[in-house]
Amino acid sequence: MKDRKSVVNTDLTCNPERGDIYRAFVQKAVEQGCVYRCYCTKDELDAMRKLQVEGKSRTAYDRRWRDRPESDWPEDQPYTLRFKMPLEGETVIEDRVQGRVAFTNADLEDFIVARADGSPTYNFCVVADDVNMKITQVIRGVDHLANTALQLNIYKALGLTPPSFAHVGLIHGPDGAKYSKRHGAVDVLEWQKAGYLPEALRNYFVRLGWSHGDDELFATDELIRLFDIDGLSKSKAVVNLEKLDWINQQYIVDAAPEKQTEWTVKALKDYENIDATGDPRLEEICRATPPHEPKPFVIWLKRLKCFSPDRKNTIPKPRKKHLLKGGGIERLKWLEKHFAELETFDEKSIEAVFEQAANEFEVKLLKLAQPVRVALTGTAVSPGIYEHWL
RNA sequence: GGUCCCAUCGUCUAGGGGUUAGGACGCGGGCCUCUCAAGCCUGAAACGCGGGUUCAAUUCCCGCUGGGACCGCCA
Repeated sequence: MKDRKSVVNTDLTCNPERGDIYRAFVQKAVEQGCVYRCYCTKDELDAMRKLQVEGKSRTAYDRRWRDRPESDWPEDQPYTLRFKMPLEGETVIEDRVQGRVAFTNADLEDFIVARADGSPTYNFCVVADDVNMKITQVIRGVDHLANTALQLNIYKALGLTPPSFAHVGLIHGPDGAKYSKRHGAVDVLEWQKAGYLPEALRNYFVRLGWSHGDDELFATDELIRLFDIDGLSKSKAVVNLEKLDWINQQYIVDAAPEKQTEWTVKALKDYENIDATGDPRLEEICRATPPHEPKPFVIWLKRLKCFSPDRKNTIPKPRKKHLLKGGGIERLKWLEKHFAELETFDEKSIEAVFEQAANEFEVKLLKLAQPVRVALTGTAVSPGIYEHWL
């Protein structure tokens, strides 16, 4: 039913309340003679399929009831209605994305239109609904391409005009298989809980399989204006959450400060179950952050980390970069020696020592501050180093 | 196994008979008189293979390989 949602945004397919519409459709199909009764039981069909699999042949209904005369119909036995697929020729889909896709009719199955209990099946309902709702354009995943061939035949048999179709490549997980729950495909609300902005999510996913030149960032209204089936790609796309993170960041940085604070408080609550309103740590971090800079919640969380007792578990990467490479250790030792000689240990005097060191080693402040930061906090991110030390 | 589809950096992609094959994420290096999910500069990184067609193929055609989707009285 996924494709229906994207088209009409409602769950109407095979809805019991629409029974009349479907009944009329089935009735019409019977009258047109494009369906036939099949008295096969499930067991019988299973046995047939099993044989086909063992014989490595095509698994499909062998049309055994297709040409049986009415006199063969058993009495009081349940039956299904199957579609009488043309045996000759081909069914061609002129797809707006996939191009011309042709199926040999003989390969198409006489699929079940109505179950033994009389209820109509998916492919039949889809057509009934689309006709009823006067759908003109269907956009859905390529996993429905084969269904389209079946549906096209229903339209044809009932003398109806089919909509135009656009089948989009699927999104895949890192393992190459289509993105699903086992990859972590979740409800959009889960993404939101994880701190992703709706507009960022939209921006990210629309770019999977769709492009507009070299453009990467699209505001939602821009997207609505620019989106075009011609920009859609036939091939699959693999999710890459790092890019989502980057896009999300762009939107966060761009947002109003009040918004950022609001998200931060909310995220701290969702994430850490902390009511950040009036939290002293929050205030401290605020103070340590230049006012013009964004304070999205993840930064806050990162910064909170530098106050954490287990901060000695130095992250390998910054440790290597700032301590082991480029003489960081040497500078640290120098600083240690001079700090030991300090009479008053306050922000001003610390700063003075740093400046002295910068002259001594003829390096930028950055080359001093980062090694100290890493040594002190175990991370490459923390509040101002002078005050942090105190 | 049958049917159908796909194939440009690790990933998302632009491009399309003649290009230094472009952008983005990520990664490396550097800048910013301290870091930041900010910014700037810079580096490494791709047309799967084999045949055609052509003066010229990454681009067109065929084959191969690889990947995927679909094969329910599910939707």
